[in-house]
Amino acid sequence: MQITALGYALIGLVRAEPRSGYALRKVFEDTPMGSFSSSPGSIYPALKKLADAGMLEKRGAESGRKPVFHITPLGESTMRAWLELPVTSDELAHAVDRVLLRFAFLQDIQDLRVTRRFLTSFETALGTHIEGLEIYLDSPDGRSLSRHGRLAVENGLRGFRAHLDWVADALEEFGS
Amino acid sequence: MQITALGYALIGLVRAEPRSGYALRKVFEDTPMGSFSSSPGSIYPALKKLADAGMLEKRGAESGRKPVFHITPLGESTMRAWLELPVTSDELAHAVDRVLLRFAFLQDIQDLRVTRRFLTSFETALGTHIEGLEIYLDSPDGRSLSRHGRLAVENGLRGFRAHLDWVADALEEFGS
DNA sequence: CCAACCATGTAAGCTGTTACATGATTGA
DNA sequence: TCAATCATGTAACAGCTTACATGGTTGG
Repeated sequence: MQITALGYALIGLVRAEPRSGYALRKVFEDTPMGSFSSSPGSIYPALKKLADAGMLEKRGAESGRKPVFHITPLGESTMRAWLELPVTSDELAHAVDRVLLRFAFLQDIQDLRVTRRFLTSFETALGTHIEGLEIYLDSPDGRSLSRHGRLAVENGLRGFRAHLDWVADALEEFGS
Repeated sequence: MQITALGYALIGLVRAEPRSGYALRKVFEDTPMGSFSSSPGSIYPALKKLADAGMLEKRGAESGRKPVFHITPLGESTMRAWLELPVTSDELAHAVDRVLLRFAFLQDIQDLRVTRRFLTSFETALGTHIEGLEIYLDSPDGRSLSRHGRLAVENGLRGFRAHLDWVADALEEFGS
């Protein structure tokens, strides 16, 4: 089963604390995790799918109490496997927010070495990606860019360099 | 008709220079515009839709020559209207790449005042957005964040600050 | 009492992904 | 000649958006 970014966000939030569908929507509405839509049409079907796949379990529905989702052992191991994936430079180009989502959920893994490994792979991927952009800007294609085009690429470069600075600070904070 | 980011990318590229579907795919494959998929299953249907909507026109197919897409007057005015939209802070949270795409295509508008207006609205939106994140970090919710969570938000903040620095430099370059 | 919010869902429709299919041209 | 690349498409499917639908609770 292919899990989407939204799927991982839901599993991760439920893992940190069992929640109802509505509580999950509120998170996307009220916090900087708002890059995900909080619309019922996305959340409820996604939760149902995760429950059907055995990643989450809806508890409390029988006894009249308000039902909340809990994470299952399968959800736990799936999440863990995802969190341990190294950052690839491909991911940087297409889905940086997924990278940061993964980092945020690393909080639930006690072993700080996992966080350090993650940050190191992030650093490497950023280096590769930044170098690629610099090479492009220096290539015939890059040199023939219009002023706006070049500035747009440079904007991207600055963003990735900001990430790199952040990784350096984070690695320091996690003692590496 | 609702035009997607990919749609605007295609119109903008064809506007700068008439191209075949394959040539457009190559752009997404070989340049930093690669955040768009270059798969045939996305490009060709999108081109057909734009042609059906009267934004693009496929020329040269009859005479055995290799067919290329040209922009139509409707495509032109639609693009122009899109380029003149101010940047909103909502756009920053959900689709920064669209903002940069718009900036890149501003190259085709002679009037530099449009670019300056764009940059100014970008600056304002960034200020609002950054302030919102800072306020969040200082709120009870933000203060109760885990170390990873806070770092993830700070990473976002740094990215937006990098954008802000870039805007300042760009405004200087465009004499404002 | 009425507006706002809590709370959960479904249905239609659009985009994009992956995979398949086809055939021409070019360079080693 | 054979692999790579040019070149264009289609079909099945998954995911998300928008909009609709429903009903309970709470606070002013």
